[in-house]
Amino acid sequence: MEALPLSEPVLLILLSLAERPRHGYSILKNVEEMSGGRVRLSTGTLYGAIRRLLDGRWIERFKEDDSSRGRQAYRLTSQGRQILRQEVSRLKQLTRVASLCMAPKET
Amino acid sequence: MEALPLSEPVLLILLSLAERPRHGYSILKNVEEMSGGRVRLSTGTLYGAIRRLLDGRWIERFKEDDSSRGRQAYRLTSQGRQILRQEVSRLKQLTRVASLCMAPKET
DNA sequence: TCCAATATGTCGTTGTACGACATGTCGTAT
DNA sequence: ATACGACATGTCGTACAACGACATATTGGA
Repeated sequence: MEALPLSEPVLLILLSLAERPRHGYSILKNVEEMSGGRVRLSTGTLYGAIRRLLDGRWIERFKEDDSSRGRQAYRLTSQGRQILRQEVSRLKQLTRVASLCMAPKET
Repeated sequence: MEALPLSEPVLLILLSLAERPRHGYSILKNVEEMSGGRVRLSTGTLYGAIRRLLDGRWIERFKEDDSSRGRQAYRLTSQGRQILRQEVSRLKQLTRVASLCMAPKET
């Protein structure tokens, strides 16, 4: 498995799906909420990313009981969850390094 | 000031310069070291990023006492340092959210 | 019945990352 | 002397992700 620096949009999408399966629009709103309103994904970004995540088997389609509308739910695959864990741990490592670099020098 | 999700290469370059002024090749080696050998920037990535960082006044050229060779050192501007602080705090926020999302549910 | 929110998707543009290529210097071992 | 690896800086083309703009359709409420 290669070293993969996930982009912020993709990371947030995966985190959103880590909680529970969601459909596209729900991801959009949840990402906005999670980021405190800072990140508002465009649908272009969202559905492009979903396409790539499906192709890579990081997420999969998920049948909702409420499929009354054209809604399509997605959920993490176990592989996707594993990658996400990896990525989050990379991020924590990065923040540790960052804190060291920016700490006031001396003793 | 806009919301800016820094890419990993750019973030590491800035962190490298947060410690002390460096020239290009030194950044290259330091980034590799900081990331535990995981991130090895290509020179294309490095000098492309340096160009953009100079243009945006996030970094500036810095005269080294040892300018015997063609070496050109760079350092963070105060603006660059401020943005870096912002970005690191954004990253910490992100890891906090991530931990919440991936925590085992209940109570 | 109009309108906002919900919901999904495509397309073209823009910019970044990156490998490949090009060039030159310095110090050291042969 | 010279060949070689590390040091050092840069350009170019390609591939791909992000994103705004656009297109469409449904649902619930004022």
